[in-house]
Amino acid sequence: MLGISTRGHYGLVIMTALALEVEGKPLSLARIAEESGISLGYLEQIVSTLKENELVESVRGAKGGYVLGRNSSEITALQIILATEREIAPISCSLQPEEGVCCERVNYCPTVFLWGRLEQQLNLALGETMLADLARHSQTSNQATRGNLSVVA
Amino acid sequence: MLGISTRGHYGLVIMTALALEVEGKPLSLARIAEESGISLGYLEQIVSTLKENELVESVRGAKGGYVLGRNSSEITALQIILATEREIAPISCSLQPEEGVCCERVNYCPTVFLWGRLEQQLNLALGETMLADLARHSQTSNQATRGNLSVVA
DNA sequence: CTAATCCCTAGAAGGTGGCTAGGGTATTGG
DNA sequence: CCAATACCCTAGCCACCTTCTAGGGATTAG
Repeated sequence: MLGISTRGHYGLVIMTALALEVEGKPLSLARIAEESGISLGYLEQIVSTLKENELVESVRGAKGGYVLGRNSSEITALQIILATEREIAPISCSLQPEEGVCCERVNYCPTVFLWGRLEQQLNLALGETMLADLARHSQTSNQATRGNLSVVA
Repeated sequence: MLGISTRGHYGLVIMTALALEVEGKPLSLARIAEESGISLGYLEQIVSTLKENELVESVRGAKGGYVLGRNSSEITALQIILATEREIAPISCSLQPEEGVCCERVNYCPTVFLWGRLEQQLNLALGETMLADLARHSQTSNQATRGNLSVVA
């Protein structure tokens, strides 16, 4: 299973929601929770890591909420994933998890080689995708009729 | 966390071990278990899915074992991962897991768009990597001195 | 015959992702 | 001023799933 957890996923949801909002106007988590169905408490945890990484800024108090830390065309999907996900590694060598030593007992370790290739491609795909792209795509797919949405299993 | 589990990992280990063996000579799982430190029982489970997908053939009885189902230059890393791993999907829409419907409540779903890009890159990287490449790389890294091995955290 | 090997199934065990609970503190509108 | 709104923080439960073990069988070389 090659998966990004809900943390990264919800991180993208939060950021996209903020990107679609009028610039400078704070959007509250309660609002996002309501629209997405994600629990407020969970969103709070995730947005806190986004703030640590300066991807969002918080506005406290009534009528407060969150705004983007910088322009949506200057934020990559990779940055969002890295901020919200604990670790991002396609394969970590699970044979010998000792310090700094990889596959001591085995004379064949397909992992290292493959990991290099995967990391490269993933960083490429995620690093080239800007938040602005995600926001734009969400809008267009929202305007399309529901039945025409190409759904992935 | 973007991870391939030990199933896929061990699948690669098994296949690489078979690829490094003399062609036509069966290699027993007991041997692989001994060299890798992976438990025999677990290897048996994993190799069974490899057999289902005709990536290996079994030779029963004493002096038996497994041989590659076809030439190592005709097997991709993707096929091995797909066979051993249950599912491989970078992101599945976790907001609305209902049948065929994705993100009904939210008007922004960054998932679909991103998943398309990731899938493309992953299939590229894994589908272009042949088992023969993995085997060759394992041999060369084996010949290198231990200290020079570039280790990934 | 016997040792070696593949084959199959059930289930224990542990970790972890996902989430809830419940407390704070800051700010603002009235 | 004060109450409502919202951000902020931490602890911990829980179910699932991966990982692995246990134990039995079937097949074949020597």
